[in-house]
Amino acid sequence: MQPSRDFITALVERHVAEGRYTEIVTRFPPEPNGFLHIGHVKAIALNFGIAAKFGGRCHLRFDDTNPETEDESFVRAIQEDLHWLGYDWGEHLYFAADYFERMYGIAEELVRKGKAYVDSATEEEIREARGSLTEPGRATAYRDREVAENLDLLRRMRAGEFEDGEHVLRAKIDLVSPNMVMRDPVLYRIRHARHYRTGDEWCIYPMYDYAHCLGDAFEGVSHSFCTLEFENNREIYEWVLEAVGFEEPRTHQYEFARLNLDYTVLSKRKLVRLVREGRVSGWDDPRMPTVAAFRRRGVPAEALRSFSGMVGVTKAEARVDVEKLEYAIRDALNGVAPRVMGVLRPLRLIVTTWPEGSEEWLDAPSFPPDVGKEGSRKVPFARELLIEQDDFLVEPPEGYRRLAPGREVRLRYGYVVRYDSHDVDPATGEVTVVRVTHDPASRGGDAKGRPVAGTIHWVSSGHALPAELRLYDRLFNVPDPSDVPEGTDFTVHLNDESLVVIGDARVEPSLADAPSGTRWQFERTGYFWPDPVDSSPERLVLNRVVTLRDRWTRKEGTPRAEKGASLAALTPVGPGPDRGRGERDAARAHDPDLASRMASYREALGLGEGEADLLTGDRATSAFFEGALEVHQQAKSVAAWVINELPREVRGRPLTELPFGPDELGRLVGLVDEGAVSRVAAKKVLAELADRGGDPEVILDRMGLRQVADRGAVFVHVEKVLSNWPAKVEEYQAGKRGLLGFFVGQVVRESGGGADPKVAKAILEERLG
RNA sequence: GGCCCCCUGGUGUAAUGGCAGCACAAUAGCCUUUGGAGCUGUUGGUCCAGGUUCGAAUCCUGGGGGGGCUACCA
Repeated sequence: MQPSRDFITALVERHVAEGRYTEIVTRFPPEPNGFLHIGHVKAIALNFGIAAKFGGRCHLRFDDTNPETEDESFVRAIQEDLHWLGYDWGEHLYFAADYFERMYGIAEELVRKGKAYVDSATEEEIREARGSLTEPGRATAYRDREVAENLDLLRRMRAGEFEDGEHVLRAKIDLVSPNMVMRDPVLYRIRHARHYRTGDEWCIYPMYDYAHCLGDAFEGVSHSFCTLEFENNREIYEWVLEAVGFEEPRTHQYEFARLNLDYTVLSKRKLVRLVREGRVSGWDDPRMPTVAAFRRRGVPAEALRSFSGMVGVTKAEARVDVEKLEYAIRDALNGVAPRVMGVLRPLRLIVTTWPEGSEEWLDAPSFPPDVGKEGSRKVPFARELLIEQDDFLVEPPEGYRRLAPGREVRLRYGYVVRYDSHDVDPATGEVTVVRVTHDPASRGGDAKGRPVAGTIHWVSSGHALPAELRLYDRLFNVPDPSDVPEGTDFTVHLNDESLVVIGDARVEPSLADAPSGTRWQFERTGYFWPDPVDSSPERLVLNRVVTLRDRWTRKEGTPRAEKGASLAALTPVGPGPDRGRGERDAARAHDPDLASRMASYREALGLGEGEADLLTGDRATSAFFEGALEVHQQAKSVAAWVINELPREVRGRPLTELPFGPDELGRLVGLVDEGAVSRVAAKKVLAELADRGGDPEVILDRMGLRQVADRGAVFVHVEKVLSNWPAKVEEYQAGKRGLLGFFVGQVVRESGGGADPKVAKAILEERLG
């Protein structure tokens, strides 16, 4: 079984196999203006993962081209997060700012080549002249300046002779491009701002579309991965590198879908707002989806990494269930977190049969048997205990397996106790104390074979440590917080109960001796660890990392969240000219020759309208079709091959630049029609033609793909296949008819590609009954 | 005259044109001194319509739906 690969791994694998690059180099390019979040982790895992998988390297490059928002503190925080996540870039730490001089030199070069100009229109004018999604842009008054003037202006821009916004450097590309990004994008802007890294050395700063691709190229990056919203920017990425003259093999950009997580926001803009407006305590507030927050909350780095592996890499915009993240966290913690007992909302439990003032230290294993780890601690048992308020109900619902009047329950690692009586506060109606008797024979929790309703956790009232517990829940009430009613914003969905602080919880005394950084599992409630900022030996403050899975309260009816929409998957390298019907109609309207061909294809050749339409959308296609038709006069089948099979192999190349011509296609189709080659085999031949060209018949013989339609010969293969797959045969005969295709495929493979699948199928049907 | 990208169970994803699989969630049971963990089973899917093909999730066409793009942000 092949391990399944995402489309990016498959792409790089292909490049490696082709020997396209001498080394695989990726990069993670954060802008130092915010903290890393779980969405970045996906990109980080991808970039570092690809580099590691193919023995290459991954750079860390700060994309610091905007002095107004960036800051050294973010540079440090990002590196700290990355290291904590477990990634290392060795000496490959780079800053876009360090390339400013080189980038500027290239800008002058572009000006000299006439590929860039200084535009002195205002920002407003430029925007207006750029047109809109439906209107073409037009030139401003400065587009056709002389090279010398442009150069002079650019130098003076750099020298600081102008105010912010007086001029910009623009690429001279295409003002009517359907891709807005290509309408003469701004390359440099004047900004008299102090840069955290270059200080006051510069007053002009490059834009992303100019700086990013150059940074990649300077560093010898082979694969530049970014998220889907940069799809339109790929064209400018290529334009700049070509204009500058970077030659293959060089970097190219590939896009994948960013991560979206249920019940949270992952846009930097929104996260900044939460911090600025004090909705959270900071970037590392444990409710935030940032790496720093997960770390503070107690989530192990491993959980974040394994989560990234679970979500996959595709081009489909998707929103991942938070349950998946929670699963990854529990999965990482289950095997390593020692079990302890802690009571969140204490209720007094008096063991009336236990002597006053007496205590007993019981042995409690730190892990259940299935975890398979040694170790235990002592827990004190006494007359007055504390249990969870939820674990005693005067009127228990059906299926309740805890303490209730008349019932017995096991105190974990302690004794089986039987209900005796309880008191109620007449004012509030709340239970204030429960009295039970214990069975001395059940010491350690051994119920001696009698059925006990359930097992509950507890602490000794006199020995327990007080602790503040911080219970975190999802920050938002809805799966997609950015989906908001008109006139409001995502903050309306903030969950008021995302943080519940329990000031007076009680935990077993062993917590005082635990090594720092320990994550515990509070049995039956969840995973906790000391808050790294606020906890101290004098005052325990514990964060709940994640709850335990809880089938009981789930059953009680918390409705599962409904899901939002989704989207989706793969990037071919070259853009395929996608012509729609409208475009083909337009082509024919402008070219009477095409129009008359469409008519004659239908009348003289007997093709259907759809076929005739597809073949006459442009001259190259119709010429190709006719060329093939000259060699093999079967319009129907030639048309089918040109329409259905040719495009896949062409992959966006102009038909005139193929390593084979209509002649070869015509002969190939002829061979198919005369039965010399099966369709499957012919497709292989076509692929070979598209790759390297050649003579169809020669390829056919070389690859041993001559059709074997002889019944006897195919029969032999059928027998072989049937005896190779006895289990499949049984399944088929038990009714799994879908397997027929599998057998046909096997027979064709067994024959080396030559067997006629029609014949094979017929024989198989007979043989299998 | 907008351009580009995407659509597989509830969710996230796999499947050289040949057995629609995996994970999370759900559900039933087993096991259990955690209503945890684990184990076993079950439910449920190729957006629609045509076409090509012995055979289509996959190729072609049309339609439907979702997303991105009109910063001197990245």
